[in-house]
Amino acid sequence: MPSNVDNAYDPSAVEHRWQAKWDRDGTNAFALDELRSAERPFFNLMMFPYPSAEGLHVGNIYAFTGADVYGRFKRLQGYDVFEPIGFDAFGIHSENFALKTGVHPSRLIPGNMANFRRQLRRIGGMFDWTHTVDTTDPDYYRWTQWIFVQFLKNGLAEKKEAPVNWCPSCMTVLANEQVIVGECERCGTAVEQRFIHQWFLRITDYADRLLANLKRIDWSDTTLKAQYNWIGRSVGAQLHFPVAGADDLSVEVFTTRPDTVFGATYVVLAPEHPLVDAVTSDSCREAVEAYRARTQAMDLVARKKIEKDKTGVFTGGYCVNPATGERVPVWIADYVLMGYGTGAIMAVPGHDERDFDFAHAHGLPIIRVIAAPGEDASTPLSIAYEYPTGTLVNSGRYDGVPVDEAKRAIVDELATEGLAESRVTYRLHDWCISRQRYWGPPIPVINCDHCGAVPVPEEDLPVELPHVEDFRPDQSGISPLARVREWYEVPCPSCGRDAARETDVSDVFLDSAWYFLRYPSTDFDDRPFDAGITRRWLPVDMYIGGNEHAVLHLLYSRFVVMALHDMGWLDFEEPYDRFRAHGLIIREGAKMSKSKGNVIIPDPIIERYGADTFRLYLMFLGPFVEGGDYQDQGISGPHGFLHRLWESVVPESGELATGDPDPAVDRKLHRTIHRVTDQIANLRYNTAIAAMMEYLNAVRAGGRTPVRAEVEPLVGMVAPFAPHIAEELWHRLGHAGSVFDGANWPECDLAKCVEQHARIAVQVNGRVRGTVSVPVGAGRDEVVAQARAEPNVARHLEGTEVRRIVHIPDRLLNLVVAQAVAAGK
RNA sequence: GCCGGGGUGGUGAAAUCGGUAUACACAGGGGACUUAAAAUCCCCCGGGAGCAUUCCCAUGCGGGUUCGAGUCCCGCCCCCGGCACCA
Repeated sequence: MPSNVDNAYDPSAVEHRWQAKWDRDGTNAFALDELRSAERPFFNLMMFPYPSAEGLHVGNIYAFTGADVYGRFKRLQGYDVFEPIGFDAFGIHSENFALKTGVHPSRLIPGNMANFRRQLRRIGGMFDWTHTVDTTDPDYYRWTQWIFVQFLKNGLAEKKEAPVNWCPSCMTVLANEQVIVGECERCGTAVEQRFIHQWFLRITDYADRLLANLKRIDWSDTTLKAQYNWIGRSVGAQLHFPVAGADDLSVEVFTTRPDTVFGATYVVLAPEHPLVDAVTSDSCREAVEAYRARTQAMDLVARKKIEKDKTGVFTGGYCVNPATGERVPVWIADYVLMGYGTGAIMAVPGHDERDFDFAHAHGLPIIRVIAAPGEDASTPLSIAYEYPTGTLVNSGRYDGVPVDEAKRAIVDELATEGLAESRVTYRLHDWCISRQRYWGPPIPVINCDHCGAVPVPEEDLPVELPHVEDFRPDQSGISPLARVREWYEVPCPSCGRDAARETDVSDVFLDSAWYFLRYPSTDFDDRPFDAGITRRWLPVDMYIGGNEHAVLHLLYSRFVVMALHDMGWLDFEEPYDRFRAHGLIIREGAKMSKSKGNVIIPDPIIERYGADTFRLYLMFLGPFVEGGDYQDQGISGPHGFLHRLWESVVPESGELATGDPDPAVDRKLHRTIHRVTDQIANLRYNTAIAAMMEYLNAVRAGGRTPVRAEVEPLVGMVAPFAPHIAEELWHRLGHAGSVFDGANWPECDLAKCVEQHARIAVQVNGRVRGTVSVPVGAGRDEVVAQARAEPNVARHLEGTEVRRIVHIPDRLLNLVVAQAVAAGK
């Protein structure tokens, strides 16, 4: 016999009861045989978090809730939804925090993870806690290392000396992606250049495929665009500019505009370019050296700040323009970057804004070689003409040839003389994975004087990260592991002689490039991913995460999967069929930040309103892919909705009535099911919730008491957003199991969605003058007759002649009339 | 500079195969119930005029197409992201 207390909605009690039950019953967990045999597998993935000491922030909760809503929705529709979560706990983030607080990361991380687990349970995520990953667990990073070894064996990993971004504050090398306009992404310190031997993964080998596949994956447009731009394919040619007076030397330039080569009046090398020494004349050497020193000392930030001034110095050397045969001076300038193309350009000041500015600043000749319609060879150039249209002028036998044709013809002709070839260049660089840090998986390589870089044999993996109490990096650029002699001194696996382990660790993005492959296979400790299970569950069906990883994580994981596919380990080459980037949450119109002190602390809100209300409110704020504005008072809306839902299903006085639903309410119900189903599928959660609110309002309108058939389907629809209350109400409706077991998503009966009558807006000359109610599907004449009978419509038709009738069935009638000239005047 | 996304009530936001602009919710006002409070329920709530039927104006600004434009086209302004000397 239920007491009054039992009949009041107590979110905290309900939520704890069901969370405990889910754990006890394994509601969300897959046993190995279930993973092997699931009939309608659906892999619902969300980006695993870095377990910070602060705990889950509202941004995490927003993202996870949005992903969880989708997963629960698919499950209610009868899919076997696998929804794992894990921890991305290696990396600079953890390490810097540990350095700041003085607590070793190996002691810090477990507590953080425990706290995250508690919070993730508390918000009611449908997580399979029997299949989680922790990237710092040797049982996980053993396979991260294994992947590196596969890359090495397949020629996709190589060590090379390269200019790298060095952060003097974090004392480490950064990937290009971690440098934000010349500053360290983490600490904002200006980045310097250093030359170090690094391990690179050859992602540029896959640039074309990574680009081509973008056409056939279902991802957010913004994310696709970001990847497209990041890969940055440009088609052009490599032209050879022989060095005057040195037959064997030639400056290679890359250009997308070979048609402008007749206008190339000088050549510019990046200051770091290897040919600078060779072309520099003795008289210019001092100035060149000074400029190079200045460039090197100048960090990238300073280099960008003076973007207007084009500085540079003449080397004293000359090249031969391959098209004109004339000598052109060779300069060095910092506006030419060593990291792109060949690190050298042919400067065409007439048709490139940067070259134009530089030529002006240094008195170099500017020649027009392209004429737009209405221009000719002598039309003055007040600015560079950069458009890729027009015809050639001042270009010898190519005069009058259109740009497109000239591009091909000139390259073809120069190619026959060995002075050019077509070429495609990418903005994308190979992926440097070496980190001179401590908190990461050691790169599994042993360096031997006789055998070179030897991969650690797979049976010896993992190469465990030794415990080092003082892991502070130092200025030497050598990893802290290089101070642990007893760890790195090992015999060469190949020849047995004394050798040394690689002392760099790998980039955190390698950890996260394959974690989704591991989730369903965590039951196996003898393989990274089981073939059969992987075939069943991957690729990921739906991936939801932040667009801040649009190019980093998402591109690297695509690359890793593509490479593993080519090696025969996987039978698919794209990891995520669908990806959706969620929006960001702001608060009261302002960005949240610790310094402003306006960060939302989730725990007290959950304490007060419950996780269901919090989830519902977050999803109600705005379209999930666009984010929303969290206004503190707004939460009472969704909170009241759940209360009313509870009271409608668990009436304070007596039992929930049975019997047939009211026909009008039933129509509304089926229309609501239709809308909600469609809107959740498209991640338009805010309007789905609004539709449910609207329906509940209709159910309770005028204080009416609903019957069971009117509210039971609503319990199913609200379940993705508010799973705990849904379980409780489902249970109280007399069902034995979880609402999430057994495809309980309500069915929409389309026949019931149809209304009997339509309200039609009646316009006269496009302005609404009244509405009429007609049977659905009523013909034009019938509608017109009714409309004319409407007093206000009739008034506006008075003294006029209807010239035209526009009838949109069941929606609108527009009577177009001639202006009434008779009346008045 | 380039590439995205967006400007709609007091506020968060609905409505984009062109067809009754402002759904849903917050805030605000009024009322019912109640000893009271909470909860619940009902009514009002873009601006202006009017007792009212009703009329005019309004989706960042200016034009255009159309019977009809928040939605399409042209030209601007502003805000938020991302990229940025990429040859």
